[in-house]
Parts: sequence; structure tokens; C-alpha cells
Amino acid sequence: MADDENKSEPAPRDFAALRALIAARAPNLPRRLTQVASYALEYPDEIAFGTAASVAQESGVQPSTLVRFSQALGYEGFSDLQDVFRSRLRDKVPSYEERLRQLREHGIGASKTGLLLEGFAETAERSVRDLRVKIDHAVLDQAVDILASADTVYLVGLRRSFPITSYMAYAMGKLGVRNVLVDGIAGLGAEQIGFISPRDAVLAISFTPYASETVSLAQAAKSRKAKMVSITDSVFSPIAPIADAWLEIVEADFEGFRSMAATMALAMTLTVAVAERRGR
Amino acid sequence: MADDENKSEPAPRDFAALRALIAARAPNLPRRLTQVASYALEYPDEIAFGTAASVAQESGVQPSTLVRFSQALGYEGFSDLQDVFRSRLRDKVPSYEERLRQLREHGIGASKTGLLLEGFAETAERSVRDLRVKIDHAVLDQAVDILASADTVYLVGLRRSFPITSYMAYAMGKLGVRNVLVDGIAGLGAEQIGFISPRDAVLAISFTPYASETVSLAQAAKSRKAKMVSITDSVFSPIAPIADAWLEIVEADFEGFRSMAATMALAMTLTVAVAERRGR
DNA sequence: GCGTTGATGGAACGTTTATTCCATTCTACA
DNA sequence: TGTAGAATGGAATAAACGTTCCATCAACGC
Repeated sequence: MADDENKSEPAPRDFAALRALIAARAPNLPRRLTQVASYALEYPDEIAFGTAASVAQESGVQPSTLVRFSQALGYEGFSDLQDVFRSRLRDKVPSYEERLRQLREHGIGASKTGLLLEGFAETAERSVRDLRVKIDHAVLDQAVDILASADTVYLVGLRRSFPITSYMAYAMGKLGVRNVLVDGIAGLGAEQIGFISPRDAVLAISFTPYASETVSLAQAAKSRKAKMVSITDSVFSPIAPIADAWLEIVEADFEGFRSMAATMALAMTLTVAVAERRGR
Repeated sequence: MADDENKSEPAPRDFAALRALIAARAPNLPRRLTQVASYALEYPDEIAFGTAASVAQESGVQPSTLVRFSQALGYEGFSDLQDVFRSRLRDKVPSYEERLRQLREHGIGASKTGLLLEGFAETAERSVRDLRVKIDHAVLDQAVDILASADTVYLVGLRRSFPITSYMAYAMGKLGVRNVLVDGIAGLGAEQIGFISPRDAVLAISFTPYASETVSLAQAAKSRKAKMVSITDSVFSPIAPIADAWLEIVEADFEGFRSMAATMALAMTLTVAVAERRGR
């Protein structure tokens, strides 16, 4: 029985499944295709970055063989297969539309809300994974130093960052770390931070588009010579250059909504680390 | 003096240096080139994998501008610049083994904070993974129904749950879903919810130990015959039996601190799903 | 207000790309 | 050993790509 792409299920769109498929099909594939299969498993990066010509040469086959290999697996062509190899290295989470389309092709239906949940879950996982890889441990330690030696920690972060600062205020309160949550209620942000002294420290959190209140509050604190730690998402951030230590967080996004998982994990880390260092 | 590519040092071949260069040069670059610069820093993956045409469209410039940008930085053209963006992804080995090795090399005692971060990151990942598996899709859909057909959504969740409700208030505000964040400021929680009607709905979020204010606010809303959705962590939760739909979330914990990643992902899902359903 | 310089958009160009097609070579079985 | 069918190599092709060029536009100094 021919196991061709018309009858069998459609080709996998995520790398893990494709890997499994290649491993399973390899033994009963023609000689050259087996050759490609083992090359693909050994050097996935080459497939992701290379061109059909370069991969063909490296793996010792003709470009046309690559196309045949891809089609044998159920893809349209080499480019189609390559997309899957690229998705592994890419931060981008497949969009809602892509998920919907895939779902329709696979026939079986989950609810739309379920798809959204999958998307947000994957986005969170990716963000956290990136955080682990990209965090600068030296700066992290430095940030803890600054906050731990402060008299009072001022937490500045509004709008999208407010969930983070409000969590930290809650957790620090429980752990006995003196803190002020600058929430800007009743427009009193400036007054809340007005008495900050050089012995205090600010933790400023802001992401694109940088809320102007957060920025001006951070600047006000800086001008009163308080120490400052920033958590932000780019070197361009107005709160990066004025900080004594700044940590970069790049959250993945899904449908335009950025995850908060990485920032939250970092916030918990800072909170507990500061509390622990103070405890001694 | 012209700072062109003939005189100045050659363009960087590693991503970190390129990043710094872009950040440094961006402010005094022409308008469109600045636009490309910020796009490049925000979506490096797109540059790595995209084509000149796709990057141009995404960043809102012409393909030729990309070439100009690359040349302004000292590269031969867009392809040359792209190589550097790709090298970053090649080097990045996010494998589990690699991380363990790094951790071991730096030694157990090297960075206590690093260990904390690993702990919280892993906890977040575990929580999210559990959520994907354990969520009851039928109830999830039901919850979206209830919230989507409400006149106004009242968000009730204090203390540890407050970051979640405050995020939802922010996001719903942006998406045009009418909502009231019951924050209990000035002890006015009861007053905030006092005018709730049967055409409204409450989203109550509470975890052990169930904050008494959250519970009594939820009960007050229920007695006024509002619809109710609960997010909580056990069948024994006081806000589970009185809800029209209740979702169970069990967050993993590390050193006694529970993750918020799963609840956050669920919150985002509900928010977007409700906004979408209302949109039609 | 005019002229110059640099920035920008967009079409045209030549190159490279993935893919297709066909002739040739293997392989399996009679 | 001869033959049918699959597998393969390699040239041909058409699409897509990055790049270049030029006309137009905006900014700035005289």
C-alpha cells in the first residue's frame, strides 16, 4: 500500500513531530532519501539556515532529491519542510489563524477558546525558556545587591507592568521587606516618590510603549539620587540608561498579547533573593 | 567628519556587538533607518529568517531602505547583515543539557540568585504544562459564554490574585470590554459591587487561603443574582460551589511561592476570548 | 524664496533560488 | 539474463530574491 501524502495524515508543523516522523520513515525510504533523513536529524540547523543547493551539497545529494524527500514526508516542497526546521529556532508562536487552519486540515476540532489557551500557554513557556538562557547572572546579582541594601524599595510600574509591581508589593510585604508601591492612584505618584532618599532604591518596570508616568517617576527618583534597578525590553528604553543595573526581558507574544510569565518569574526571584539577603 | 564605512572600524560579526552598534547609531540616523533599527532590535528573529521583502513590509519601509540601513552600518548589503542575525540563532543552544552544564560549571555556590531563577522558571513551566493538560474545555467555553454575555464584568480578586485581576482590567479596557476592577481601595469593595445586576457577571479569583473579602464580595454579587465564574484551586474553595462555572488551577510552587504563570495564561485566554465573542 | 543636499519610494535589473522534467541508471523479479 | 518499475542525476525553467538606479520629496542654509 502506498503511504503517500494523499492518504496519510498531513505533515507535522512542529519540529518534535517531524523529527519522530523522519526517524520512523527513514528505514524504508530509498537510499538517497535515507541519506537526507540522517543528515536532517544530525544537522537540523543547516537545513534551517541553508539553501536547497547548499544542503544538497553538504549532504551529498542533488537539490531535486531534497524536494522529493520533502514530498515523501507530505510537504509541498523543500521550502515547506524548511519552515518547520526554522520554527524550532524562532521565537514566534504560531498565530491563532495558523492554528485554526491546521486544525481544519487535521479535521478534528477543539474549541476556539482551547486554541487561544494553547497559544498563550506556549507563549508563556517560550518566554520563560528564553529568560533562562538569556539572563545575565552578573547583572541579576547586582540588582539584588542594590535592592537588598536599600532602606525602602519603591516599586514603579504602571499599566501593563502593574500586575508585576503589585505582586512584588504583596510578596515583599509578607517577607518583611519595606516597600512602597507607587500606584499613581489619585494622581499622587509624584507625591508618593517625593520623599525618596539616596538610601532607598527604585525598581522600575516598563515595556514598549513606555508609559510616560513610569518614566517620569523613575527620573524623579533618580534626580533624588536613589539607586535604581530597571526591568525593561530594549536598549532603547528610557529607563535603561538611567539605571544602576538593568535587566532585559523579551516576552514572546501571541496575537499581539505579550506574555508576562518571564517578568513574573524574574520578579519572584528578585523578591525572594532580596528577602533572603536581608534576612542575614 | 564623515563616519562612513571606509574610515570607521568594520561592521561587527557577532550579534551582541551589532546590537550595541545599532543602539548607539540609531538616534542620529534618518527617520526610516531609525525605524528599521528599532524593528531590528525588537524582532531579531524576523530579520534572521525573513526575506528583504517580508522584513520591509513588517517594519513599514521599502526593501531598498533595508539595504541602505545595512550599508550605513558598514555591511555590504542586507544579506550580509542578515548573516549576523542568523549567527545568533545558531549559537543559541537552548538545550536542557547545555543549561545544566552551565549551572554545574558555575558551581552550586556561585549564584544563589541564579538557582532561584532556575527554580521559579521551572515552576512556571510546570504550571503551564499542567494547565494545558488538565483544563476542562467545556467549562472554559461555558465561562467565556457567561462573561461574554454580561453587561459589565466585575473582576474580584485580592492579595495574591490581584495581579491577575488588575491585568484583566487593563487588557479588557484596551479591548473595549466594560469592566469594574473591585480593588477594595478605601474599604469600598462592598460599595463597588453594590450595584451589580443580574445582567452582569463576576469573575472571582481566589486561592488558599481564600481571602475573606474576596469570598464575601463574591457572595454579595451572587445574592444580587449576577452570573458568576470562579477561578480557584480546589473543590473545597468557598467560591467554587456558588459559581455558575468554575475552573480549577493548580499552580506548582517553589520554596513556598506558587507560580502565577498558569493563572495568567488562563486570564489572557478568557480576556481575549470574551473580547472576540463580543466583537461579533 | 531659491538652491542644494540628503532622504525616500518605487520600478527595473540581474542573480539566485526552488522546483520540474526527462533521460539514464539502478534494482528486483521472472 | 532480460525486463518493468522505481530511483536518481542533472539540465531547464520560472519564480523570487537582493540590489541598484533614478525621480521625487523634504529640510536647511544662503
